[in-house]
Amino acid sequence: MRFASPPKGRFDMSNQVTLQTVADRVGVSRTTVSNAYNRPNELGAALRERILQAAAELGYRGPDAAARMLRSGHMGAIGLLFTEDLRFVFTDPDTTSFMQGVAETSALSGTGLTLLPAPPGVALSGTAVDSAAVDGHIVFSVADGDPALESVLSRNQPVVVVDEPDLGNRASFVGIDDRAGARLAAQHLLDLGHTHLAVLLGRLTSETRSGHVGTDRERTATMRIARERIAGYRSAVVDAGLDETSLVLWEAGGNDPDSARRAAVDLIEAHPTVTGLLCFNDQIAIGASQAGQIVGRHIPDDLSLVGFDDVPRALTWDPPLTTIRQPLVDKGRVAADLLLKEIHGGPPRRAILPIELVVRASTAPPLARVD
Amino acid sequence: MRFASPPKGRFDMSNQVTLQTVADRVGVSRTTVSNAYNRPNELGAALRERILQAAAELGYRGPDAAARMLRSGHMGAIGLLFTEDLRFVFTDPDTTSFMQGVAETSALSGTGLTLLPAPPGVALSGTAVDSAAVDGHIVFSVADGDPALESVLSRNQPVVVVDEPDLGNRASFVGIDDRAGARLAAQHLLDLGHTHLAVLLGRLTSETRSGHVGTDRERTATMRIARERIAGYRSAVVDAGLDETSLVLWEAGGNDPDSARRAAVDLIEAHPTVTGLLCFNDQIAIGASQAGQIVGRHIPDDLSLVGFDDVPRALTWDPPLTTIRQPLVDKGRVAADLLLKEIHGGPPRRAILPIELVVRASTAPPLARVD
DNA sequence: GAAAGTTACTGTATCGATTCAGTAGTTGAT
DNA sequence: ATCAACTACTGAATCGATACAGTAACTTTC
Repeated sequence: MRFASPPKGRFDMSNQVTLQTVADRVGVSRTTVSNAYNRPNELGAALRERILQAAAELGYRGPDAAARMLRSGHMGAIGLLFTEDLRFVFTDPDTTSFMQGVAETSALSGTGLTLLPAPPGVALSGTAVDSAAVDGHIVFSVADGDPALESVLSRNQPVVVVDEPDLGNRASFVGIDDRAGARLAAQHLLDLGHTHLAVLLGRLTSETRSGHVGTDRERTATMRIARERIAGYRSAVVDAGLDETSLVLWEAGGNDPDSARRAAVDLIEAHPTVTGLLCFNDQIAIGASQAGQIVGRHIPDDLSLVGFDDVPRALTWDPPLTTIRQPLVDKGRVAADLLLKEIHGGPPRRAILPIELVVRASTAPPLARVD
Repeated sequence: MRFASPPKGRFDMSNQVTLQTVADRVGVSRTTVSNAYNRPNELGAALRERILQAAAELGYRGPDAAARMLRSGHMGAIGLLFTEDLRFVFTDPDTTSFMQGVAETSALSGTGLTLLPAPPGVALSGTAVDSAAVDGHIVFSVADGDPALESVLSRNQPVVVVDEPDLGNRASFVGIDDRAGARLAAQHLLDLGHTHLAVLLGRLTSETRSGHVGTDRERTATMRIARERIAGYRSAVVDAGLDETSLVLWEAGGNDPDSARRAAVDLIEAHPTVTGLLCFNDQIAIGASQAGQIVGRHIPDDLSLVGFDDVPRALTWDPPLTTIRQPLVDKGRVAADLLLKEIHGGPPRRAILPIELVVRASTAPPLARVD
């Protein structure tokens, strides 16, 4: 839905009350009225009171946001760039947890939060992404070289990238050591005695695609985290003396349980000897555990599952998921905090948050049933 | 976290590229460059191309958002006012579903979405609520007379209120017939033969408070929906020939399952004869069903539960919840749509969305067990 | 072939507020 | 008593872009 006619705009300027109106009424200069709002200690308390009083009587609603922005150059809001479908932002538990942290921090500082959806394949020009009135951006988990990211970067404002891509010193960064986390997950399964592992990924690129991931497909991966985690899983496998090629890579085509369930069914049928499944995140693991039910594999006796993230549901799921915990809400807090600090003149920074293996009931030694 | 120093602002004006810079480079007027961006068909294709080319070379990033706003008077964004804790926005399934609809619609029109958190008791002045650069507001389920709502209303911009309060013709409105919905829920339990009913509410006011709701407390309710639903529940009870005072009203102090669980335990203990519990929404019903487990009441045999909303989890919960379905995502879509239309000059409107009783497994005749 | 309309631009006024360099008038130090 | 340093306020310049009224050249219409 694009509108042919422009919005109504400011053009019923009849009784527009401005700083000047108030100034005239009180008999002071426009600047003094401005100061009454923005620098309360630069004028007498009595006069200030008088000005605020007059403003209230005239129905003046405070300095015009657009004019202030134009003159002062700051917008009082930060932008949040997502390249996933916006539905995802309010559905995916990882994202919502992250958003909680961001929202909390930005609310504390009185900063507005502007959502900038930029699903791939939709033109950017003229949309909010292009022309949002923000002081800086948080970029949430975006593929390498995404045009929306480039657009954001070209505004020469502070940018904090979360998780991916890693822009080096072109932008601040908040993330975890994904490789180490993945390694931890794989190591756990290896320690339990598993020798046939598979990785169930969400996506390697921003296009949806599912099925076995061969060397060619793997090479095309534009999602940094996927690459890092694969490297981590693999390093554990190799260090355990197993054949690198024995690690099956499979793509679900999405980070939702439904995609994962479907993909996991295929994966299990294609590789029935696999006893340990390394899931890209908990949503995927949840899907995989549903798949287990469908194909008659009991979790964890016939199939061990390791998730990633430790979303709230990982604990209440049946069985509770073994997973790699990362502090998602903190990630949001830190991202917003870094951005706010940078907007106020601080330097770009990198923050790497801690991770931790949480062992629950979705993993067990292979073929543990002796009944 | 408030910052002492103002944001850096625009004051490294060294190599600021503006419309004029581009105009000078190409040798046309500033207006023509502006037209190249905003009215592509008002100038020759060749010249337009030349202008865009020059802009790219100079690193011009398109018309400045603040300046455009000031001049044109429209902001290209809508504000979303919440008086709940912002965490709620990303946690509560009703809210996230609603947000999906809003996000979808606003993305389609290229409009930005600015989140305006205004938890009660926090000063508004100077925050995003006060000075957000938006063309209009969606107000999501707010108590009567909330100061943030007044602040939004005083801006004389289009406002769409969702669910509550009902401002009559002071603002557009999107909601459902809450009274009818509640009546439907109660009628269902009465039809099953229940004679001892209770209502478990989330909140009657923006303050948190839990426990039995007496006449005095009921009179103070500032949440319209709570009042309407109580009226609906009660009308069914009265029409069934039961004593109006036999309908127990109980407040959970929050719309989350945890609050509801705690409150439901108390409620059941205080009123052990109650066999049918009318829950303000599905989250509350989920909490109540957990409470049932705690106090040893089987759902639905010992206690019937009716939810409200039909969130996704209502279907997958054990037992699946009988509930009143309302189209939450649609509500978001409609709200955004009405607002956008009103911003573009349309009239205020009222939209009442359909509801429906969905019977699942959380309700049964009372004392059905004959074993 | 003259009037009317169209196309492709230009120039100026303006949006509302903030910044910053002043200016009286007042206080403080020596 | 004098110079410097504050205090409380003023005025002009400015932020970058868009609206709107023009203008010249070119096309259409009867």
